[in-house]
Amino acid sequence: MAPKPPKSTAAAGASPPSNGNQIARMKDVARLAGVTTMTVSRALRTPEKVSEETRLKVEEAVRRVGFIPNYAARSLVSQRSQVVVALFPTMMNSVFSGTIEELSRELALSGYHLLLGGTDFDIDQEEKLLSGFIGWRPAGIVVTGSVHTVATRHMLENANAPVTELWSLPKKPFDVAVGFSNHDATYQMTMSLHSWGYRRIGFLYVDYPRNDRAVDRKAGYRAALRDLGLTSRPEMIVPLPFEIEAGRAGLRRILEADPDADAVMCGSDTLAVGALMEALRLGLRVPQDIAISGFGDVELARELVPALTTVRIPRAEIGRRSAQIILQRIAGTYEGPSVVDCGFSIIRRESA
Amino acid sequence: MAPKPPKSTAAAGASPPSNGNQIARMKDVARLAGVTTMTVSRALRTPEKVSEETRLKVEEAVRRVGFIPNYAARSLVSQRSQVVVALFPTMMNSVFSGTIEELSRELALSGYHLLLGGTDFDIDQEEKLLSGFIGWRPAGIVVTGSVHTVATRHMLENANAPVTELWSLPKKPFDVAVGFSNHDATYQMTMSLHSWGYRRIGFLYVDYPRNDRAVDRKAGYRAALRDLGLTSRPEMIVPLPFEIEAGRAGLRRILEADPDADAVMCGSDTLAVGALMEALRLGLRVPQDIAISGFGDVELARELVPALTTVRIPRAEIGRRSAQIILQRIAGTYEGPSVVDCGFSIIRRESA
DNA sequence: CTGAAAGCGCTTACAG
DNA sequence: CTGAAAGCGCTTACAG
Repeated sequence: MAPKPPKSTAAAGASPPSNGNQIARMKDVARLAGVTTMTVSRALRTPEKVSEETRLKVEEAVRRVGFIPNYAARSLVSQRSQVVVALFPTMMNSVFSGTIEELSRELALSGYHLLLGGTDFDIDQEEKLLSGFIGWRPAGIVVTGSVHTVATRHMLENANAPVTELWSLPKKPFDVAVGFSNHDATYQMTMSLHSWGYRRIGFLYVDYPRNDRAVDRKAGYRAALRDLGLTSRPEMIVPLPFEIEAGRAGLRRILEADPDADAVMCGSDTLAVGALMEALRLGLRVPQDIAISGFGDVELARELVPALTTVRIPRAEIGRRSAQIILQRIAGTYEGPSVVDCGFSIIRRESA
Repeated sequence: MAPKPPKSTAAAGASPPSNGNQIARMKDVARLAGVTTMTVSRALRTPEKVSEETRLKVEEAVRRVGFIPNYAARSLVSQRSQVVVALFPTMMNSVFSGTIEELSRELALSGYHLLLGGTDFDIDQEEKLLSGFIGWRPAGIVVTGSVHTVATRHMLENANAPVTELWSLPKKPFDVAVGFSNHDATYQMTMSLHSWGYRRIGFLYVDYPRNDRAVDRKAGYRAALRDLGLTSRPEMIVPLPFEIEAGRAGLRRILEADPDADAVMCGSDTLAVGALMEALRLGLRVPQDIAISGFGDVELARELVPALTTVRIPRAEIGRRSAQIILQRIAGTYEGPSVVDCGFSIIRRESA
């Protein structure tokens, strides 16, 4: 690896833009085709409004110079950008990336590009990211959850763009919300565990300040215990960071709090993987000695040995619906509800 | 969930932009502060060139109207955008997301935003995505691997922006490459497995057409067997898609090809997780009955039971270095080599 | 079906 | 330290 000098930024010939600048502009295409820029613009955007002959000349010229329109100029003059901003707690985890991929795919079909940000579960970070992105004058904005800072709400109000809030079902959505009931999901999983014979159920969940999903999931667990006539001990409810490792520590915490615990419900598959692995390390049989359930149903959940019992979230559907709603709101054709419940389901596998 | 009509896109008051448009422009700030737009621009970008008094007036006005500059206008006039395009095979897998996060973080510190695309390991898809993104006139471009279509190379040449190719060490990098030797990594892992006593080693790898990493990893495996005086049977080299499930099928294929196989080296942690789980399902002890190794060292690798022996790739470092090189190339200050080797290491854990 | 004019919201020289 | 002028690369009315 000889430290040879880096190549110059300047393109090495090959392109024939008529001016000093390397990148072809619409003007260059127009000159080559012997028409004006409006005609080029029309040939590209509304080819049916241009004669066959002109269209062919323009297409040939576009090909010759490798012309791709400048989006900055386009959004400036047309007063609408092709950008949709999407903010998720993290892009790293499979649970969100399934939604992101669908969102991105669906928006791309209509020519919109996704500007992604990871908030690390921090609404101050969300505010910071949004203020950085808002300068793109996004055509739509996607955020996770329904709790935001005052400044974030101000920016969302003034952005003049449709907003979707994902992953929960707020009472008062900012604009349109697409999600599922976090409360009902943990409520039903707790009930399911009970119906399968488990009685001493601990709860591990991902906790960050001002996180509505965490609050709802914890409330669902508590409500179920109450309805079952069981008392919920605070030590059996363990807030944790969003890491596999944390799930391992969480399992130990539960076993310390109650050596006879027979089930650990996790508010995230990530924690469940950690809890499951720690159980195996401790020589416990799952589910005979301790049952474990997750939340999310990521690809890994069904592949583990034992396979993970979990809450299935329609991740792809949330992304797709969110994209469709954004597009329809831009077009002014959305007629659906302001809260879209995509539901969830309890998936029983081997671990409980 | 009553299907109530969606709220109007128009912001509900609260913002005082002087015209019909809801979003404040620099002109609105200028009027409020009693100066011209250039002074506002200067107060924002080069505050030291403006009087204390003016600066305070402008800052107050900016706050009052919630002004955020329009990036489209800014990039159009300054002839440089704040966008960096990055194309990865997939954004879903932890192996890439570690790099993406670092890249994003490092670029954000300098005010650049990342426009991300997932190519699904398909260089035609890469071409399509790039042609969609190039209209943003990116200030830098990051791609994975060193094999691209002719049209992609043309676009990269004419983009007038620094380009980094990640994840391999090409002989002739397009501009600057940041990666590691895929060949040497599988070569050394094969050698390591041999030194630990394994003799009948199969190889599972992620294969997509025209993928340089796959070719190099396979070549490394073959070279090691040759140097060890072992023959490599074609049935022991199994190309697979990039899924956990595929790793399970792969393990079975190896055991069919050689019932006495004692190790399976995987060209990806994703495949290794599948192979490991399938081995456990079949009642095999890992590593006593069959050893398994991965590639990537994702978070999950060290948490599994048994913990996964694997090749550690400096994922975050690749992202960081790549961002730094892009920034230095933009500034014209990069002096490093055109191929940056970030290395790798063999991590021995329980599975081999 | 095609073009001349105006302008989107900023920043970059250049004056003063 | 501040401003008048020009213009980035397109698209949107409006003529013809």
